[in-house]
Amino acid sequence: MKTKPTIRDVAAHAGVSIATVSKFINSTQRFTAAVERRIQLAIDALQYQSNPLARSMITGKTGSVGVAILDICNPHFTSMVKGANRIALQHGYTLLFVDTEESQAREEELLGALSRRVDGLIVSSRMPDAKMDRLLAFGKPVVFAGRPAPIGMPSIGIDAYSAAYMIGELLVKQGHRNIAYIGFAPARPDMERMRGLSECLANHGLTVTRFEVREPTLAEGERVCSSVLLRKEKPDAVVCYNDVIAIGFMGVARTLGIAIPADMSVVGIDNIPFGRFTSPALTTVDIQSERLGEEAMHLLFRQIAGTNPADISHQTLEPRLIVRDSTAVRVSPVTAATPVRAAKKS
Amino acid sequence: MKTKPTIRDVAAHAGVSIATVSKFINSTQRFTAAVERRIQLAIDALQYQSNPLARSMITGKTGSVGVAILDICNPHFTSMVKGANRIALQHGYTLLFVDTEESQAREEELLGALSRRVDGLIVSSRMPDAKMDRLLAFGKPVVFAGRPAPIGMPSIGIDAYSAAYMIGELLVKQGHRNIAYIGFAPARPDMERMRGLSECLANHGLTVTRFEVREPTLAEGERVCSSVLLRKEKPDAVVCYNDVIAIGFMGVARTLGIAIPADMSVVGIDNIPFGRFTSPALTTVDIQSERLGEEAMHLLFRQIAGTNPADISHQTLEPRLIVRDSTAVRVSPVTAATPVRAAKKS
DNA sequence: TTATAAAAGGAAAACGTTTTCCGCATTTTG
DNA sequence: CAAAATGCGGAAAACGTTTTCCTTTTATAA
Repeated sequence: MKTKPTIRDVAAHAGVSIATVSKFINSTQRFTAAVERRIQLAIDALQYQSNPLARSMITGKTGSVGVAILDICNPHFTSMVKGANRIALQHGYTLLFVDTEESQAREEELLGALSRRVDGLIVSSRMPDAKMDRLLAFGKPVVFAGRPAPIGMPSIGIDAYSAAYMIGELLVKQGHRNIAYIGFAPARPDMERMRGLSECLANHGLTVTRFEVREPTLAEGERVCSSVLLRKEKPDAVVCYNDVIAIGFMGVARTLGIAIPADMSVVGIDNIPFGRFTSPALTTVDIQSERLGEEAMHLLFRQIAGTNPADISHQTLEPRLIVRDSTAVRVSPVTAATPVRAAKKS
Repeated sequence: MKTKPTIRDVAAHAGVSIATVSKFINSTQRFTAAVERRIQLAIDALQYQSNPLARSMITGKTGSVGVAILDICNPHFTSMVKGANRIALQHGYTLLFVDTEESQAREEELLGALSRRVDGLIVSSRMPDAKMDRLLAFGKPVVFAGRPAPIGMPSIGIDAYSAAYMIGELLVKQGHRNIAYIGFAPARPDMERMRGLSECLANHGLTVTRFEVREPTLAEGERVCSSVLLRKEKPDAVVCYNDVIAIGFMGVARTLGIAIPADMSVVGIDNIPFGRFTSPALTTVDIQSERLGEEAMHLLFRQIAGTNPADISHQTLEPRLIVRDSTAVRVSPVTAATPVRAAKKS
């Protein structure tokens, strides 16, 4: 019980050499039935399990791959992990994740720690490319998912520009004129989303008002709602950086007596499962979170199998607009003086 | 680029021995300024990072701890991880997680792989105690969270019995008489919840009808809703194994024209953040998911610090009833013939 | 039988560190 | 100035495996 049995103990117990035991375990060589039986007996008796660290040291393989996720509480990322995990298991690998959100300062450290313990890495963090270079220097295969990749690196992306653009088209078609975007600047895809939306609106002679959130969370979505409603010129449609923010936003809007979509349309991005169950159901853009994880993992395994990263094409997933009930055709004209109605009993 | 630099390369580059480099890196010994400068220069030039595998082999410490979670898509578990991660970071440890849901068959394997790579483990899986024993044989500190622990093992629990009991009290007080429980038998705390609810109801001369879900997911919550509504004697209140199921249930109930809480009350357990944003907002029991992760991690670090597991008391967190809008006082008497109203425009 | 091929199993090097000792040079003390 | 104490830095063992040769034994053929 004190100290775990080593291969040496097994060898002694079975009366063979450690080389023999090792070869038996890895089935790299067959032995006489008697010997094999003795070894197996020793293994069972001692409850021996080989030490993966020692094995990894010599083979250079760990049998596991890693995913660094930004925020484990965001369903977009958990869906992505779900997809990645499925593919990893199919390949007989164990998937290890770390959550980097909690301490961005230690992000590099966490990724460093993880990257030396796995055979490959999927990164969707917001770490700047400059620092990423140090990571890449480890020589481990890396795939970037859902964020722009340093040139020449395999990546699987989301067409955030189009996603935002199609939201813009929907809202304009519905008659909205005063459209706001609630952004989260530190996130990699934020700029693309902002650009897609504003270019779309520009094509219709409109501009977008930008609000900022400090974190892409429910709580921040709730907080920013007040700021938005305090505006003299209340927007008649709000596009959020992601679904989580949108859901938080809708929550307090309702308690403040703003009817969605009658008074204001709200749109998210990500298509997280819970978006179907809010009231009203959230209009959003599906970005295939789960598939993102799957494809990223496929790309990673191609690299692990030896394909040159440069030969792996960048891939991008098609976004799809999901129109639900948080958006509607604008009925009444925007009036700065529209009184906020008394809060309904929530 | 070919192969990562080793401590040997650094030593050669700096003109010192590898022992010196090692001691410098770990700051276990001071050296003359000139030597230290040369080493640092060599490290920078070569972009050297020490190999944690080799280090772990000799020190026996990995600097990371692991959490095995059942389903990364369930916000209860992600909150728990969030809490655990915070404490781990405070202690300077990296938290690694694995998702075991995807393949229960490989659960043991995954846990085994993880357990040899970390200094300690938090387990909330549903693996039977018999198999757990093999895990414990590794000799690594283990804490059980949110599930019954083998005797003598440190654990931090949820008082699932009381949680269900207080739900029962609420529903009975609200005048519900025909109460159903949607359970998930494979889960460890399911039986306790069922027992808490049925004992409470028994004290009021009532019984509980049990329904079963195949997975504790949104989709299954949606599926089971139809079965429940098909019953001749429709329940006037439904208690779900967890919030996720409850949310799925409410979603299809609404599309089937069942008004919640007017026609039927629905209660979940977990108090996941999204429960506040459903329509109606979900009545539930808070089980302090995040705190669960924190306390589990504290217990784990006490063991890592050398405290005898037997000296670590089992701890259980107090559940707290959160009454929102998915439950209400029963108005009309239950009638088997109550027609299902036409589906409202959702 | 003897020569030869094949099979079975072992010795030892390697993986990249940490750590314990030890010797040498420098400084301090008597 | 000699002797002791101190500090600096290195040699080598160890961690638990895998893997590459060897050597020995056994089976096969002549």
